[in-house]
Amino acid sequence: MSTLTTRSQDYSQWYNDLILKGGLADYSSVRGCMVIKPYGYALWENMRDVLDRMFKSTGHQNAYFPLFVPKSLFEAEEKNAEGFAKECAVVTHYRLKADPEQKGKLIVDPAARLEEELVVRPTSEAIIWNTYKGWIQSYRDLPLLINQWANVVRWEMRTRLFLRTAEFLWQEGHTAHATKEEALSETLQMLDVYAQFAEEYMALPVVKGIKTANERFAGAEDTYCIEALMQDGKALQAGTSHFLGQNFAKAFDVKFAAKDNTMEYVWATSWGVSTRLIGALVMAHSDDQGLVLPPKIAPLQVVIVPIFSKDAEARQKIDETAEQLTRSLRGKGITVKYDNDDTSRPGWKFAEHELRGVPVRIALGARDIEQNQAEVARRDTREKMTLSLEGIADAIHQLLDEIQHNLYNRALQFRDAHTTAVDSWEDFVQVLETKAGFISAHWDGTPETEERIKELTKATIRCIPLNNAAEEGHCVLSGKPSRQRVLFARAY
RNA sequence: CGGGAAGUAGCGCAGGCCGGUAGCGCAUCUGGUUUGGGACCAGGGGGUCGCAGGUUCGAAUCCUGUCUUCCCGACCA
Repeated sequence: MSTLTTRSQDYSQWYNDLILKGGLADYSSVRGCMVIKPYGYALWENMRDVLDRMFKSTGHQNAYFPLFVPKSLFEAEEKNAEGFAKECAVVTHYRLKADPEQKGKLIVDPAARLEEELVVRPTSEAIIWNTYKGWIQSYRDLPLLINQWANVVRWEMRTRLFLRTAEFLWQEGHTAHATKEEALSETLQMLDVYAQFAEEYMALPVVKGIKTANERFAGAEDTYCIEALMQDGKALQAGTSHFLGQNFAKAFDVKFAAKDNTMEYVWATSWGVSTRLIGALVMAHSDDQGLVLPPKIAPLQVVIVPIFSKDAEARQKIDETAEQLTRSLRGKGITVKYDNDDTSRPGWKFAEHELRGVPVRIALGARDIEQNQAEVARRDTREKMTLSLEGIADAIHQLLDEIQHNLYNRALQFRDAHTTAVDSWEDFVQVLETKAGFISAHWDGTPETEERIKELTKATIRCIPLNNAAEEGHCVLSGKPSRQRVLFARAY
């Protein structure tokens, strides 16, 4: 048996242990790239399916654009290109050949150099806007509401499973609109979709906000975000939605004929969430026993563990009861596994399913059958209860709901308890060092002050919350006047 | 990309200074007893010691290079 590192021992190692031992992902032989294992991929599929429905119901369609972006297209929008230039993988050749010096080895064929290098997409605005130019002529072609599910590559110096890998999976929405207002409202609509998804499905409370200039997406006019708080008090950006203005339309010359027959540049948005959300999920809810997954996106919601005895007749009754229970739970749309593998014992299974974060465990033994009951354990609180088999499927259904809500409320309480308003620099530093979490403080609005605070404390402005109340005050560092508080934190 | 640590059986590790038959625990396989929180007894299998060079009669061990991972920094979703 392997033991998990606890959160208090080493938070980072705890996180790695959960990902690896919980069966979500593995390291690969490729630097910075991970293998997403079936259990982790099932989790991603569940997240993806919910989001995909939400995108479709807000009028978006899926499409797929190339992995490679010709360098000349990539550099068209200058700020975007500049922002990503440092982390681009670039294809320069299209052929290998046998190494004349070493039998069985291959070398890059120097004769097969590409005339124009291909950038492996770190994001797809360039190739997409180059394509949109051909798709948009008239206001009748707008709005254009497209999403793609794809992989992207960002050559990161330092990687962490799910949180930051060189290649990752995500979705990126790219929309084109006739007016600024429409594009802005799309940007905010998708931010709401993300927030709703995070809170309802991932049980992850988020703050909706707008990024400061320093944190803005390269090439955007405004970047909106949802920010979540992890158990170690660090913030994590869980999704972004960008108002791109006319920057890409101008860079790629995408104009449309308006009703009055004038030619105008279109207005754009883009928005995305990635497999990073899995990292957020792990760090928001899990404990020292392993993963804790919200029922609504857990790959497996209920596991039934039989407790056999040597009595063959009792064993048969347990099997029958478990199979019947499995059917009735499935009838309610609950995913269930009857774990009747006889090679491991109940205690081992209990620990294993806790490690994997299965929300509900039902244990069935001869004693339970006799008394027409089952032992039910919930993963979030690790409480055990005895339930009658009469109507147990309904009770489990309710319990799953309750677990979902409890996880959300627990995370919300944690966030509220770790959101601190401070009014002096001393308090700012002290709260950051002793308590961490979000710090709500006044800021003079200048990039210089933000940068200075980052240098001094490693804390950055996570966002200016959208529901912010106007409040006169003084910048926590410079003392200059400020009209509202912003949220600071150290971040992933 | 800088600093630190690590890579030996599926997993966790010892051995390395001082070169000479590759070991331990867990897992696995066989047989048996078991099963309400990670079972027990007995027997068995499993290794190009990350990879590539070098030194040597002989390298897991010494030297050089290289790859991968972790932690801490700078960069970022």
